[in-house]
Amino acid sequence: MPYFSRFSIGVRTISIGNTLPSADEQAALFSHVREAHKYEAIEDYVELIDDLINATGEARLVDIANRMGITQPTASKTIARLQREGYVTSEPYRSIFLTDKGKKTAESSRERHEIVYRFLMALGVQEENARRDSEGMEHHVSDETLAVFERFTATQSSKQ
Amino acid sequence: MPYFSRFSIGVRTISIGNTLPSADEQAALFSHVREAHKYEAIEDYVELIDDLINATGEARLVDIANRMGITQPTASKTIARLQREGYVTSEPYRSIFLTDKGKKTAESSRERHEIVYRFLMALGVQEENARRDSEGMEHHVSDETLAVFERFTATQSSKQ
DNA sequence: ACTAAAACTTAGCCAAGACTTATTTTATAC
DNA sequence: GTATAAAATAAGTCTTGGCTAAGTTTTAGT
Repeated sequence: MPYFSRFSIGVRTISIGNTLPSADEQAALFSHVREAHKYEAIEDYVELIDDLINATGEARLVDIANRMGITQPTASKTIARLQREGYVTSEPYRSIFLTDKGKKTAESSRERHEIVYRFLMALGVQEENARRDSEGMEHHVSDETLAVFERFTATQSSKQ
Repeated sequence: MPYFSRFSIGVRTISIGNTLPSADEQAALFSHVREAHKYEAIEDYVELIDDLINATGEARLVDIANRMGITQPTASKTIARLQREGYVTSEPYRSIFLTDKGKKTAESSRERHEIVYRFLMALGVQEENARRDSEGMEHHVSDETLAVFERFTATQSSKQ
């Protein structure tokens, strides 16, 4: 029994020629998304830490864990990684501080986040969904798209 | 030395009252995104498998791996999981087929993907970025936002 | 000042998703 | 029809990011 070869004269073979991107192009797309994934946790954490510091004066592990919806040990491990990678400093049993690198990341991350959020709102998406979607989308929007979003939002609000 | 208490009279405390969502609300947001993440791989795989079947007549592991930009063993493990979870069927050394569940997932996934892609194009984003961004965004767009995207695209194309 | 509660850490478990190296099976080409 | 190449699997490693249970340190309250 043949391996259902690509060159069989079965019915499906008719569809050869359906446009698929080249394997390399497509692989580059997926690699790009995977790359973005690596920074999602970092960005979410530093953004939250920055918010906590601004709103309450400090970033405590328990608050980070509660606001992320995870347990303290899980948060603790990620904070350790963030420290290893130079985004935060923290000493045992003390609260967490952002390094300059961490602050920069937090700021650009919040900026992206807000641009996406305001764009969705300007488009007419309900607040609840705008908040949910922007949280997921912010990590996957190129600079170009972000600029387009920003321009659109500006146009819309000037129309009011 | 105090633990830099929330109730200290330090400078930062002035900012108490900066609006943060409630911990529970924020946790729900992050949980939602984490939930979406769990389905990303599944959706990407079944969409690709469906594309391969339509374009070449079959979905071979080697092509899946090449197009995803990963090694065959990695693809193999994920296919095993997809099979465990009822999205595909496959026998050792044979190519991969979608179950009904897999086909449904592939179709709705491709539809979302295309809506997002066309929306970005309609907004004026360059094709390269539209392809990249839609690949990452498709998994984080609510039904409401998707509907808004679709309406916008329709409006734009009728303006041409 | 001491005790109880809260916060944090440590240790250990698990699954997903990436990798390499080696082996087995299938397909191809002569 | 057999040798070689290609495809798939197997085995083992690593990191991330989730968990629980148990222990330690700090904070808070009386």
